[in-house]
Amino acid sequence: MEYDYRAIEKKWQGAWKADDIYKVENETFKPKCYVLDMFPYPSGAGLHVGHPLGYIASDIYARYKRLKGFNVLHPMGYDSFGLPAEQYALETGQHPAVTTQKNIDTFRQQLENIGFSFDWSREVRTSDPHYYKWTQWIFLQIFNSWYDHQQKKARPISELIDNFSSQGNGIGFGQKEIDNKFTAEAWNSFSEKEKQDILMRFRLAYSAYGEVNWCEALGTVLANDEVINGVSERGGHPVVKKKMRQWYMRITDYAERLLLGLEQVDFSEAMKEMQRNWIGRSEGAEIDFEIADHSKKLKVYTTRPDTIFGVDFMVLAPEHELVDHITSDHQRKAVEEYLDYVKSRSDRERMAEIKQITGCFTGAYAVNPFDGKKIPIWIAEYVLAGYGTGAIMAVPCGDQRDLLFAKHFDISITNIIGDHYDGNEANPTKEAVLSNSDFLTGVKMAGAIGVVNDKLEELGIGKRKVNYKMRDAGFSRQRYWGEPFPIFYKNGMAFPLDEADLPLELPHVENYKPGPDGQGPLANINDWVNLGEGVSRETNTMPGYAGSSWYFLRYADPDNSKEFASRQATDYWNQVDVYVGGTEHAVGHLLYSRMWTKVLYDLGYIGFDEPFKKLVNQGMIQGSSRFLYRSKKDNAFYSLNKLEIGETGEGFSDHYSKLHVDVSYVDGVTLDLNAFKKARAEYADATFHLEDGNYICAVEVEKMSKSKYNTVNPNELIEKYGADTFRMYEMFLGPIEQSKPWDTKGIEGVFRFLKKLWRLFFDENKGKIWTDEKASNAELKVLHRAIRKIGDDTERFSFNTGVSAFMVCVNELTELKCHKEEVLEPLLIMLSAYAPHIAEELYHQLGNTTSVIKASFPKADNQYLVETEKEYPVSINGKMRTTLTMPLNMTQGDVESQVLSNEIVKKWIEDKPVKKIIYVKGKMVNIVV
RNA sequence: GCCCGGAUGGCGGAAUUGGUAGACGCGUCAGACUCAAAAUCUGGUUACCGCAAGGUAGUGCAGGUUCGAUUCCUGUUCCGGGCACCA
Repeated sequence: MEYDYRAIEKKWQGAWKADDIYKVENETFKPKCYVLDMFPYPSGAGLHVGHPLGYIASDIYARYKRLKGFNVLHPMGYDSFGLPAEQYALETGQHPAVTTQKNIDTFRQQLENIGFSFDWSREVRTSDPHYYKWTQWIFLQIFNSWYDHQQKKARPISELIDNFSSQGNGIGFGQKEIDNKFTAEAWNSFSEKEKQDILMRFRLAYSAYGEVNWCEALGTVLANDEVINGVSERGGHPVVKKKMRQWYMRITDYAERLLLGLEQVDFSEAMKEMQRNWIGRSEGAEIDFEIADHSKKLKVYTTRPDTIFGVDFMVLAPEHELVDHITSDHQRKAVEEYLDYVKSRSDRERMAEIKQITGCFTGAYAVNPFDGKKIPIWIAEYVLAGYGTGAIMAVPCGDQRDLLFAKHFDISITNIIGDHYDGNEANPTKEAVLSNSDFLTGVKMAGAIGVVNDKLEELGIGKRKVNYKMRDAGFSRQRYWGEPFPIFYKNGMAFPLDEADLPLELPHVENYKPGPDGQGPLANINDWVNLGEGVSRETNTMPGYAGSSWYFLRYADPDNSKEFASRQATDYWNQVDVYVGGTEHAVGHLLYSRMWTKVLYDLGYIGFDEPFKKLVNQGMIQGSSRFLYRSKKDNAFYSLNKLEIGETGEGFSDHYSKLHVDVSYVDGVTLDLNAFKKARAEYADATFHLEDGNYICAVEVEKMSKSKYNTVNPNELIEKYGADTFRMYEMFLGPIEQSKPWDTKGIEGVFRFLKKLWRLFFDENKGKIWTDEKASNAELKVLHRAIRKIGDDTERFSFNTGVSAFMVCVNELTELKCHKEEVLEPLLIMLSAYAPHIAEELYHQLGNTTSVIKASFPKADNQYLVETEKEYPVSINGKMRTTLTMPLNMTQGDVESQVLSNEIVKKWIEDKPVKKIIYVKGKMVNIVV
């Protein structure tokens, strides 16, 4: 009987499905474990070998935990709203729901081939009205909340209204400061519109008129993390700043908690660092400077108040509100010209020409509060309106940008750090002792920061301030294929839809073209938008991250029609114990979902405020591309070492073109000429310049993609080797978190391992060869070592060494000719986490009638692991010399007598005095002479 | 520029706490079986010297701590990832 993986896998996949074996109940008597994959966007492209890597890892872990007695939630779903389906709809007129469904079907079929243990009865789709009803509902909860900075939590907006109407917006309540103060009487006399406008400044989901990242090609705005180097993340289209009314998530209010929460979760240090950088916390001070001959003050933000006597000029962002007010008549023309110039420049140009120094003097002067020095006020685009106060105090000797600016515009430079400044390069040190600094002269900078801060606060002209780089997240998209906002407008005010009217379903549209004035397609449907009597709907839709910010909660209770999930269900399943996915969501999805979780926690809907306890980032599987060189003169291909001009040589690209060749035509680096010639007629009669009879291709590691002809399809590998081999090989490639190029070569080794395992059970001639005889100690020792190693490795996500441990175990059993059921059955149970099909088949062959999936992970028994005697390596001065058999539980004295009686050691030591004998953790004896 | 990772045979990688570096797999070499091939099995495979036993060197590079360092410390080079006018 041969290892017929095709029949086995088909048989068991069918049986498992028929038995609903992966269906999981919200039980409470077993300990729970929640193992989650980042759900995919169902694109039409199909899977390549890189996609299932994380799914296989999480599946192994989920199966392992099940064997360990946990009630494991391991669901899968689809992030099915999004741009590609809509763009496809624009081109073909096909409804996005149709293409999405088709893609999901393909996706599901490919996943099932691999034998995952998902509980499909809990599948969620963000584009399903039963799901997005609750996305809309949560949006309304966020809309109806504000952030209390005293209690550091979200609270219902109604409590803020109560406070306003009883006490105004005085201090003492945790609302943040806004510039217009009002009393309770004033509040009560405000018009509805005035009240709503004020409340909008507190809501955690709010609409505001602001600069957004507008992408003309995509016809929509993008969140900050969706813009990379001034172009869109998706498609690489140019992005410009545009003023529009938009919805936002007030994620900045959660900046502090998002930062602190990182301490409690088990994410990689790199991931935490990325989030910290994105949040960008900095400690500093806001300082008010008087402006000569003006009543208004200039507020700047600095992290280095200690350098206040080194301030040689001020810089405002061109958009700063004071610019118009303070510009002198003499400078007005120059300033206006400069502002026109700034407006004409796109973000992209600004970034490309980052070194270019531009700016303009306003003609106004600020006054140093300590020594009364007059400081010229400039405007320049290197100061950003959106950060701090949009104005800085420039200290050329300590900040390189300020220095370059000062030199470019010939502003005199004050040196306050003595030798630390060399006149060429600014030095941002905190170690220097201050000079030219009035009362700070002679004080070390690091200490001076506190001194200045105290003085500023004492004089009431400044205060300590923490700033964050992170901005509020844009939440509107001018698209069709997303969640409609449950919002309508009346008299210019936004109102929430009644909960009973949810879900607000996407209406059908004739086409998917954008609406007028940069609005989304929904704006074209008059009937839907206009509700009569001046009431109209919001025509934007929510961004992709809306549905993905809470889906992990829905899996706990996916069919609930009364709540997004019952409190009982979310209390039971609680946090995701292990979340597996790529690093690309570091600052997007992971921050948004952390924020939503915190809001829901604050409002009392769930009992935890970090969604993911542990995060595992699987590395990217890169493609290994192969290239051919074709002469540009004639139809001739040159093998890598037959090129007449080397790749780096002059005129190379005039002589040759370098073409991607489909990796399926290449074995290693050798081109399969026959297959290649057959592929296209133009190749059939080409000439080939070979080396040693072969065509050798060039190799490069690139991203895996169809256009580079370097994709490898899992279905083909499964067809050739089976799903179990495929699963184990993907894990065997290397550490799960590491990126690595795909190489199919080694898969044979894993395939051989499974065939070898099979032969422990079946012999070609004799058939069944296992027996129920008692296993020898040697055999049990092999088994129990494997149990411990595989258990440990699986627990800590070290699946590559886990696979190796199986190989070692089977090799050793083969050597021992061990066919004992007593040993083989526990091995199969462990293997079922990695290679479920073959494990299930052999488990049944052994006579079991229940599924191996429901078995228990074996326990390692110490009596087979602990030896009473052990071979110790003995070294002299750290150099390995010999081994010595000694009892395991020996004391230091035993070591000495044993060691000294050893003939080989005696010879080595000769007459030298023994200074020390070191006995190390049962592993080694070292003699120091 | 700043912040994180990483560097180990021909290749992917292992070494869980400072304790026999190179597990496991690929590739390769030799052998067995076979008319032959495939499949399978056995053995070798870090380099150098040696028939062998064995010896010497060896985890990017230069130092240090230690009886002992892939592991800890200092400096340095290269590679990968992230951020990038954030005051």
